Amino acid sequence: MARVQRDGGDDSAPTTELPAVRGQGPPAVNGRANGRGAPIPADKARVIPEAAVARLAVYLRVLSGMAEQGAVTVSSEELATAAGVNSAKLRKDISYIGTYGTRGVGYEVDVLTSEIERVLGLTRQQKVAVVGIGNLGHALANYGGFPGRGFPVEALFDVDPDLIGIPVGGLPVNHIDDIPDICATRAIAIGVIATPPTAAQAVCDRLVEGGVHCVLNFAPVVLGVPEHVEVRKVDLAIELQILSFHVARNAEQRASRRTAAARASSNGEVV
Amino acid sequence: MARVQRDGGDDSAPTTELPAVRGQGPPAVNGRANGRGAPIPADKARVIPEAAVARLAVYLRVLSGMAEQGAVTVSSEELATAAGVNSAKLRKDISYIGTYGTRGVGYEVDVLTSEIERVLGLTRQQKVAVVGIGNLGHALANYGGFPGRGFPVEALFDVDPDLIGIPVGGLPVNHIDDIPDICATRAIAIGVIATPPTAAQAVCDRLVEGGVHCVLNFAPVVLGVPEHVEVRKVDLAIELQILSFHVARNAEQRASRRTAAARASSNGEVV
DNA sequence: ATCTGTGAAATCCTTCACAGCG
DNA sequence: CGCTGTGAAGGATTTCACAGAT
Repeated sequence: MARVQRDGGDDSAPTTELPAVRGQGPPAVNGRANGRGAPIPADKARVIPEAAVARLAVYLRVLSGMAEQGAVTVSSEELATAAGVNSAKLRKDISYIGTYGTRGVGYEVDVLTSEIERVLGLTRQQKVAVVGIGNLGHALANYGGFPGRGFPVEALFDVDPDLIGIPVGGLPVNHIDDIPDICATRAIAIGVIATPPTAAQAVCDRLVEGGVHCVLNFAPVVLGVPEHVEVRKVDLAIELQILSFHVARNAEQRASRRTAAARASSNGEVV
Repeated sequence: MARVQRDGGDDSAPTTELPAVRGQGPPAVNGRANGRGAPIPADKARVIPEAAVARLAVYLRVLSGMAEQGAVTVSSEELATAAGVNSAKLRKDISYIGTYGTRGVGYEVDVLTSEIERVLGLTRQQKVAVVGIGNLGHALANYGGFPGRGFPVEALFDVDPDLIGIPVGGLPVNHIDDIPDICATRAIAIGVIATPPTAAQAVCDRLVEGGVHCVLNFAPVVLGVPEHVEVRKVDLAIELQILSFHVARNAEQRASRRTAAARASSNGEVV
């Protein structure tokens, strides 16, 4: 693992530092809001746009599929197509993490894979706890080792007394009152909330109490958390509503196009 | 329902047209790629940024919670706080759909609710089909009427012969070969893919064949679709990996801060 | 000749800050 | 006086297009 040196070693930082993201701090109520008085030293480079991080994870998956099929190198064009983005964006995304390509050739699949894994912090295991063992929680718990290894589920919680002690996917369910203790002792890194919306905030508070810094929230509520805690939301209803918007928009578009076409002439295009 | 006229009717378009989103077309391989030769007429206004659409759905939920508690009006500040955004952004988002507030007062909860519902196309029902009745599919099917009504699940599909005919959440499971027929006859608007990744593309193709224009994809693959089809992705592994990135970044930050602190002096700050 | 890496331009989104209505 | 609606400024992200490496 431990890289010795950057390939096209251009600037400083020989250490194995991990990059930061930009635009992360809270909106900053007004004016300067950075602890010290300094005008933000920040190493300038070495920040990865939040949007790029999400895509790097996609590239990683595409790469693993390619590796399985025996690919050794891949061009930005191929990888981009497979990932559903354009190649300029892909190259820029990759450039945020270093320069691992060979001009005229492309990227080595395994090099790129391990570099993305390094940046995403996938070299160490992140322990996961799932709270709320209903339909969804069951589905999540049964993933066993979570998607693509690296995210072992190490604790389950629910309120329902009938569930406590029952093993789901090989792990016994604990009561949510034990969240702080168990998360702390098992060093849980990521809490997944799959409870009804009314319970979500209380559960979240206990996770934070137990030292969890990252939360994946499936409950349809906006969680309040201290600023060092990172929350990501997966919201089915909102996804459907966004799709609904597009249905409506398209229907409208088609309708007005039809009107326009009818006005212009009776043309038998198929489109 | 049918609005008679915009409140602060400033520009044209007295019809009940629905807005479009910006930046929607595919990346366009290179150069001009819009069907006709026109330099994109586009009505200029009346486009809602994609990012705003997602937030409007959030506001909608927060509003319904407020309505339940008997609130009649709400200020941009209150609504914004409850939705976890800042008030300027909220006001701008709302301004994309019209001007429904009262200066010095705020917004009427029910007016705003129904206007957002209108824009999101929630006034008509969007029929949903769920494909892949495994753990996740079960969870989805059992939502019964999908989140917040408006999205009735009207068809279920799987390959497993043991499942065909079995009712799940009140609906019998059909074979995936019947997707095109059934989706067409039942006028399914949205297809939800909860299959293993290997099956996802084939399922998606059949949904499209059945006239489905919107797909919500839970399978960890990038789907290829004709350009009139809208796909949204919910990807557990990627969400976890993004969180993992933040864990790694924070750990790194803490480490370097510790180093810096140690270097500067043995200071007993808490932070 | 090909394909990466990247400044610079273009586009999209957010935040500021204030005019103006009630 | 309070609060919305919105130009304009400021950031962030995407795309262009080309210099430079192999």
